[in-house]
Amino acid sequence: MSKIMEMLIRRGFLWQSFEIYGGIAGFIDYGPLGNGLRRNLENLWRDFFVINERCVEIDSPTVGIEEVFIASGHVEGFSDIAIECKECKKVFRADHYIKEKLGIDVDPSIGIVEEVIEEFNLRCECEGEFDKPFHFNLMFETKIGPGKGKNGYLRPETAQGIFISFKRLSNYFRDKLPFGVAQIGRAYRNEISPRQGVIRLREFNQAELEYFVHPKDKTHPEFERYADEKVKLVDKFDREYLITLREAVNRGIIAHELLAYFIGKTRDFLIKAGIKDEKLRFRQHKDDERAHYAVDCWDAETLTSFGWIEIVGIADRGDYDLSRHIQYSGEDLTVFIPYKEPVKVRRKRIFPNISKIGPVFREKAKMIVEKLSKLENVDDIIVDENGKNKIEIEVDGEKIVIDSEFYEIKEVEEEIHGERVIPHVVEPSFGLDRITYTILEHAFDRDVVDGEERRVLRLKRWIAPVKVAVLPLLSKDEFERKALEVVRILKESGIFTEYDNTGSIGRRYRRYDEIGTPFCITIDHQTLEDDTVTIRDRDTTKQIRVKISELVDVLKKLLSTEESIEKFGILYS
RNA sequence: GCGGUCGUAGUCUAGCGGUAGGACGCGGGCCUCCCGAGCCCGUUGCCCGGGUUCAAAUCCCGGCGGCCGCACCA
Repeated sequence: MSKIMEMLIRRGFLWQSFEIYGGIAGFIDYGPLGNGLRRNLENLWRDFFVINERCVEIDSPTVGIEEVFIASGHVEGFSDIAIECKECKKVFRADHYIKEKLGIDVDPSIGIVEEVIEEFNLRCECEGEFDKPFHFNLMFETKIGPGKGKNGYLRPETAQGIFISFKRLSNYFRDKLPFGVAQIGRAYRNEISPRQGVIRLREFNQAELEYFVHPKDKTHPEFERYADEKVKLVDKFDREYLITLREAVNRGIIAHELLAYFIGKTRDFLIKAGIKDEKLRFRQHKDDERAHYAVDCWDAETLTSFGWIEIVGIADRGDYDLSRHIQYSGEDLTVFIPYKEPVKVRRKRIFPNISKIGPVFREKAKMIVEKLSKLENVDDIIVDENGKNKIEIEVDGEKIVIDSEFYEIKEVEEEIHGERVIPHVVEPSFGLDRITYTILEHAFDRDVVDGEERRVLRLKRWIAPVKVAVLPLLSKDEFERKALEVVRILKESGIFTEYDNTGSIGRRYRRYDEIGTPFCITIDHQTLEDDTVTIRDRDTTKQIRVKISELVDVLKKLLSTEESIEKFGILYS
């Protein structure tokens, strides 16, 4: 186990779940420190991607009904039958392989695939035999309700909860694009074989933003903020660049300004969270790597002891999701976009003559009138026969020819005020667990002080789970009483504070260095004389002395910045 | 899922058929000390289940977990 993992477990950042029953891969518990850190990270994310955008946050169930994932494509995308060669261990998608080798379409079910393999004596490319076909569906299945119940799945991404509620959300924004909807929550993927502990989990935390835009306007009003930032990019042909986002857009490396904007903002966010710029890059998905819904996708990747790992995916999902939900639910999930000026259009329209249609077509009359009124491109539909116009329409699967006596064609001038569009969505999707882990790894540092190793977590101050430790220099009553007084003052002011009176002072400093606590307050002999304490800085180990009455103020300023303590008092010792 | 390898206190590690040892940590005490000081006392362990054996942490089988490689990661 790596030094950092050993520390994270021992000090209570995280550990494997279900340990006392032997544990299972792909699940972790966040301990007191890890949970605090992740909460802080989530709040920074809200600040960036909700508060400072035209965005809101919602919360939807982690269990979804089957219909949702049929529409989203996850059921299909997940229910593949796989076959594995006994010899070379290659795994194929059974239906694809059979189609390719035998040219037959098969329903992908285990029984049928097994039959086909047997009947045609289907072999692997290496001549090896196939093992029994197996099913793999990366969604966790469940039943909703008693008895047979209704099929459900644990969500593989939080995004669907947003698409499902699109109508209400669009309404909330008074149907005006662009707008974004965020969700922070758990998602689940029943990975075949999760490895790398924290990196590939079966239950994980996502922060996703679905940013809905007009399909023809993939810009962002604040693009200028990031346009001149130089960013490390790797495109889908593995070409590397260190260029500004503006240039990347102009040269067509990044498809449009909106993706570039979110790449810039994501980078800003990650660096603020403590990820090292030199260990961060953005990589474009190759054509065969993109998810079924994505048009273009860029991942933020960080360099860790596991190599480059994907921590954020920024995808242009186009109108895939909304279109699919329109198709499967029958709901209208479009947005009406008014033109600046209404457009006048002359066109031919059909006016059904209801009083004639009624008596002839009886119960079908209503449907016929409706159909006729809706017909566009009048000229295309008309069947000409001996100089007489007729229209052929279909009602309940029955073809009906309508003679010209039942309608009139008039040329009319219409005003068109706008159009209905299916918005496109650009999705920055953050893997919070991986980001949390990367922050910890990038912050982990080892010093050698007087031949002793000092382990220190150089977290940004604002993200540290324990902000301040109050330490009486000696474990004597008067020191401890004073220390507890200071603890109470700090806690009442909302600063996360711990008290520690055990062991030598040096040992205690090390303890708090290890978990990344930015400041230690020491109660010493002088405190008892003049009500001052020392503040020790984690990164420099330097100390200043301040009055207890000013302590909260100074600490709040220090904690909200990365400023040197020397600005707030004279260096001591 | 396949192959290799490993699993001993909170952590790291010794033992590899015959009473499970150490270091650090942690708790208490002495010391009263500004960067893992010292001393004393205490605390905590053979991943789980079967088998072989008089006797298993040790050998064998299976499971679970870690790591590495292959595959998978929509």
